[in-house]
Amino acid sequence: MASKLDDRKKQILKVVTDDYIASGEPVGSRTIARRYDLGLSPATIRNEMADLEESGFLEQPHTSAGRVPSERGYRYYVDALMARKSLSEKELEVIYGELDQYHEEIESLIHQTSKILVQMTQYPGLVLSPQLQTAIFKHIQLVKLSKSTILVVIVTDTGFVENKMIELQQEISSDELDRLSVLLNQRLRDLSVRDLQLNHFMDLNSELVFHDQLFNEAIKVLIKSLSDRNKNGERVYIEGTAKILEQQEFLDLQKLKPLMGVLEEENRLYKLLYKDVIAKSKVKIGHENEDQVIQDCSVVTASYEIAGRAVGVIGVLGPTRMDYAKVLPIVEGTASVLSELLSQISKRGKL
Amino acid sequence: MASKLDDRKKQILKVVTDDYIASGEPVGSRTIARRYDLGLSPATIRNEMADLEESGFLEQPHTSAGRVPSERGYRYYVDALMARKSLSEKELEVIYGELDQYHEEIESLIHQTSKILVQMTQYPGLVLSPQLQTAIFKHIQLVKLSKSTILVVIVTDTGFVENKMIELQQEISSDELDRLSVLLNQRLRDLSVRDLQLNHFMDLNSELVFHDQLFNEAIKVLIKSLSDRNKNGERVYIEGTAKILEQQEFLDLQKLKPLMGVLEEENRLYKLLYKDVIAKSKVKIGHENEDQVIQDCSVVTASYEIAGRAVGVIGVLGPTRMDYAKVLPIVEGTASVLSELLSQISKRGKL
DNA sequence: TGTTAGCACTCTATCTCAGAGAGTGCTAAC
DNA sequence: GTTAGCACTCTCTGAGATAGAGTGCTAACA
Repeated sequence: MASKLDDRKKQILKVVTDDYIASGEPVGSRTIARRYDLGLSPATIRNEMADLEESGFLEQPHTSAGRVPSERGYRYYVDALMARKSLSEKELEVIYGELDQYHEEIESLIHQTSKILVQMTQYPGLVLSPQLQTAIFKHIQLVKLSKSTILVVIVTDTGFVENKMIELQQEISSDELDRLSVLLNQRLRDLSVRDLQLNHFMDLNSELVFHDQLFNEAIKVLIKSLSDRNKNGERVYIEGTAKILEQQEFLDLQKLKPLMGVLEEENRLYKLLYKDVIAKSKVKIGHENEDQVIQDCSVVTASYEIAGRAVGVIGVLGPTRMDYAKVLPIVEGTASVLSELLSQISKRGKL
Repeated sequence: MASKLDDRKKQILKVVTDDYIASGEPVGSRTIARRYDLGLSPATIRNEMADLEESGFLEQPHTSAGRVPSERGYRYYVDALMARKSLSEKELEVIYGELDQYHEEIESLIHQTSKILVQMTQYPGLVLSPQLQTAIFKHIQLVKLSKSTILVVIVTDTGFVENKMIELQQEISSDELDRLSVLLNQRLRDLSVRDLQLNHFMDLNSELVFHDQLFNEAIKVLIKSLSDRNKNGERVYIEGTAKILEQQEFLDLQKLKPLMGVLEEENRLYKLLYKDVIAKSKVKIGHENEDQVIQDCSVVTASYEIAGRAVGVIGVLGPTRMDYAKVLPIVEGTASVLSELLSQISKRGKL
């Protein structure tokens, strides 16, 4: 299996892939000779295609059908062959305009982002919300709701507001609560949630001048509630699942069902995406995906940032026969616009 | 079209409907005679069925097929024929147990509710979140985040916590903010959001002892932000959309596509449900639904309450050939469990 | 008068089979 | 190294033909 391809083979592989992505039909030597002006006869192309199949870049659905790119073929196409371009300023403006309407609230902003991905790519769109783990405490406020119920409001630098009601055994006075708020604010500010280990709190606790049993309890409950939070803070938003019905590869209900199942399981979608927070942008083709069920799909992702720190991922999911050349710039462009908007929000709230 | 049916006709309509719901196949006279011990020959049953078709309770897919209930038939079945039972104490316990794990947070509670509906009915499950409109202010807290950004936290008696960041032109001091908080708390407590009209705020405003220009602005921004909120406060949670793929009536992609589309549009789902907040429990069959696309579906809903006040709706959506006898008690039972849990949460936070 | 058996008829679903179409691999010529 | 020609393979489609299910109608029966 030689991985070195001469120029003509590259050209043919590119043309086959382009054509297959556009048409969905296996492409034959004759079609290529007619449709693309390569100056080659069908017979020559046939020979080259046989070679490409030999080296694993193309496949034949059955003996007398045309050729189709293999996963390896797609990989090579994405890495080396396809036209790579970025969105134009104007296109970015449009996305910006669409999203800017929702800058009031981070959750709708993210929601809207997935909708835009769907609209522009015609594939289901995914957004992994900013990870609480990497977020940095900015403000914590304790509000007394009733004798023993207090509301904890945490604001992070990523603009997220988290609420949690917690219950104490004893009553705590508003004054005490305020003092606790102040103390926690001083101590936690600029810590990331990741840093927030039990021992940080322990430190805090031991430093308390007026530590009494009540405070101990309050802090213990708080720790517990926050570490609960960590587990489930990140959400995956998905929109446009209905779009996969448009894909001819999923006309078959037997294939469709498990896929639809996955798209409903936030957990699995999370696993699909969370590793890509660190990757700038990534295309995962077929078996490169860990989840068995989507091994005839591809996932195109790009991470987005807040103030220069990668915090989340957006992406789309489609069949391996995905229009990578169209989708990749859209995903990347949308991620960059989202980054900009989130950074603005973050800055807005800076002290 | 006589609506009066004699007992034998009722019995046959019931048996036909039961059988069709269970099998999905049009049921013929012979099948009934064999499968159910009515003491009637196929020929007699044929005659009765012809009558039932005449009066619009049954339909024939084509001449030489068995009979199928018409929408009118289903309606009669649901109203008068089907076995009506409630969930047993034990079944309610199970639901309670499942949901109680999530009582910490109202949103996950509601989310989980829709999952339970899916699991128990095998149809997509819907939950319309408690309506902010009918909620009652319990606490409002203004937190200063930066010079001009303040975070507004509103807690309602339904246990919901709403956050909104607002931006002022001028800086406001923490002290002033606290005074405003106190004032708003006094004035708004026990008002429903619905009551919150502009004039309430205007009253508030004119009563201010220390009204200065800054307060005016703060209040104006607050009004705006709250009325924005009202529009989008209610959310519809849907789970288990993949379940409709299991329904043989949607094997046809042409039928499936528009339906999947609807299930993704929160707006349309909202319209589907919001009227049922006042109805205790309801079955809407086929064309009884307003949305054209789901006119070959049925929706079974039940409203849930917080402290005796109906605030939201849960339900499932399935083909008109839905197992009403099984689904209705599940939906009603789940709604009652949810009501109980929400009321507990609400009580917990009472001052 | 209501019920039932018998029978011809209708409609659908499924299976088979042949032919068309597309594309390949191989061979031989350029 | 490239190309034309050709036999071969495989799929897809449509046309019958057939089996099966169920009906409606008629006539007989209690």
